[in-house]
Amino acid sequence: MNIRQLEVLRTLMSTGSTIATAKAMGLSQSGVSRLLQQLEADLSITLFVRDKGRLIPTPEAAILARDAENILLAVDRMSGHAQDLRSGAAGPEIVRIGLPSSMWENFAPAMLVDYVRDFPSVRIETFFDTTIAINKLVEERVLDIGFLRMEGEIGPGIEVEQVASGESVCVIPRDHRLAELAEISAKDLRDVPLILIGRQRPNRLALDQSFKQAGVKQIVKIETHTNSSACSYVAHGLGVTIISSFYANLYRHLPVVHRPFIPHARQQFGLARAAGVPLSIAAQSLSDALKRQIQLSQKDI
Amino acid sequence: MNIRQLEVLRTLMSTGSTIATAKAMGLSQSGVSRLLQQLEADLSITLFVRDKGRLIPTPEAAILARDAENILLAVDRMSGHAQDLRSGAAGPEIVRIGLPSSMWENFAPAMLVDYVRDFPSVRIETFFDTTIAINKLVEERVLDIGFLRMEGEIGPGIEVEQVASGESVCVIPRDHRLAELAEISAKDLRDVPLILIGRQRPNRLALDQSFKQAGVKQIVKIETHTNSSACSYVAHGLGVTIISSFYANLYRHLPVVHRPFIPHARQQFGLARAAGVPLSIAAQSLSDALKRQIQLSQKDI
DNA sequence: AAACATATGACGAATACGCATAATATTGCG
DNA sequence: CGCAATATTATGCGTATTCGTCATATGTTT
Repeated sequence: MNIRQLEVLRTLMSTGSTIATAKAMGLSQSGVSRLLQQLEADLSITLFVRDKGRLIPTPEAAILARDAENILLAVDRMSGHAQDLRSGAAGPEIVRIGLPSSMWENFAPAMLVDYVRDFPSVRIETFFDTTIAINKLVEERVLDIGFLRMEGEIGPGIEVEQVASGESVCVIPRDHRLAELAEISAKDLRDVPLILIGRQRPNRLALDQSFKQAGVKQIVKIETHTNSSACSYVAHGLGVTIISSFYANLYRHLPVVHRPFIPHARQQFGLARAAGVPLSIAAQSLSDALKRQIQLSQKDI
Repeated sequence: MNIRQLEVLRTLMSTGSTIATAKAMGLSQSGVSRLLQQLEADLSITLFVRDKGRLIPTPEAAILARDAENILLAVDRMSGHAQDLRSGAAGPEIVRIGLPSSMWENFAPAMLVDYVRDFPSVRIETFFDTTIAINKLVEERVLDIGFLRMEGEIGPGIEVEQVASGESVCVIPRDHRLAELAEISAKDLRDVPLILIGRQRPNRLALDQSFKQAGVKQIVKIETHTNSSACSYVAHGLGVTIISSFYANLYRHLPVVHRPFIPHARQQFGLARAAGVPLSIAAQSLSDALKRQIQLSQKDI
């Protein structure tokens, strides 16, 4: 296995043909074909099905392309460090943090404002992604620290410290009739347009079940995959959503209110890092800044 | 740079001599010596000082050995996955749309408000992801339509209709001195904290090159991966960013201004769908709603 | 029929690596 | 302290392997 082969895999997954890949990489088509074959031979895995003169990626290819991407990212990073060292700029330390998409707008900047002042020579790299992706990136050491929801199995290469918790709440437009209730259950949501996330995930399944038990049919208007977009849809009157209060608190500036959802359910959130790896001072301080900002974001007004 | 070289660096750091490294790796001493030299040449960095017939690691070696270790770990992980793989996983019409993360807050809800009213029985699933991921999801027919940046080769399974364009702009806090300039070039950004995205991607490389040609060292404070987070950081005074005006226009509500970045660069954005697949009426109407919302978002105030 | 796509034969250039050896340094012993 | 033995790195030279291109065959789609 070599780096060139991995670049081919990555590019081929995005272009879909050896000719386009060759062009993008400055190689000949036959070179690309050979590099792919070599990689398949090295891995003893069929990455692409040859169907009617076309290359169709296998499910295995999708999985391994992700690994390839991580390797290439690490290679880029090393090259970047080498370049910094060559230009005499003793390469600023880079601290990488993964956060859920819901945190980019106000949470992340607020967390970084003081931090950047206290660590002027540190470069920060932020990733906004799903809990699953963050989990993976921490394990793979692409990230120094990651904030994630504690749900399901935590990988063996990860240590997680719980830093926050929340309860399931129903987020409602401020001028909606449901806003007058102290709490909401499935019965209250009969015929109410719903905006739901996390389909097939454990918490979602539990939610679906509570509707079934209440004998209420869900009127799902929108399925989405981030708490942020769900809250925004609510604020625009597209329906109501049921998410963790942790995230709902991040959107208090929107014209929405939230009410506990019955049956009660709680969620835990944690700070993850690779197991057995001490954090640098800079990374540890960013971790502390994150915790402080979490406390601020969850304070009652 | 190749994987063997990195293994040599790693082993050499722990054994201290080429002879022991050769033995540990099953190579000859001279092979090790050469691989080390090649790596130093490839990186243009002296990794070991030759002192009295001994190899003394430089500080640079320590930094880069850590990177090398990360790469090798990632390689091991990929091999492990390959091994695992070798040893052996319908209802209401749903219209799925992929959008960049930057569009969840106001763009997506605004697009959907009228749509939902016109198509009360349609369920919408929204995905907020990168251009690469959206491209893939469309091709795999996970998504009916996707909005993406036209960059690099488009896969054979996709049809893209250009629906928007933008130019590179520098996004600046409203009260910043640079906000008084009519346009911005790399020269204007000397010693200015930068928030950059898209490292190693074509457009970023071009941007990096324009700094190099201007003889200006980039002071990158934050690397991030979404236009939205970059704009939010700018709005919080953490630095300035250079992104496409298309995205900058989505953030006009923030206390930032944007100025054309010199040299001029343009970007094209398109609406993708799987090739040869006619859209359902619902999907086609969502596609039309997207186009209308794009026009609205790019209108001059 | 033309255009597009992948795979493969043949070939040359480049790379990887070992053997042998030169030059230098360190260690152990008398 | 001097010297032989041992340890260390680098390099000349040669061989084998790898990398990549050109040309082409074959198949598919428009």
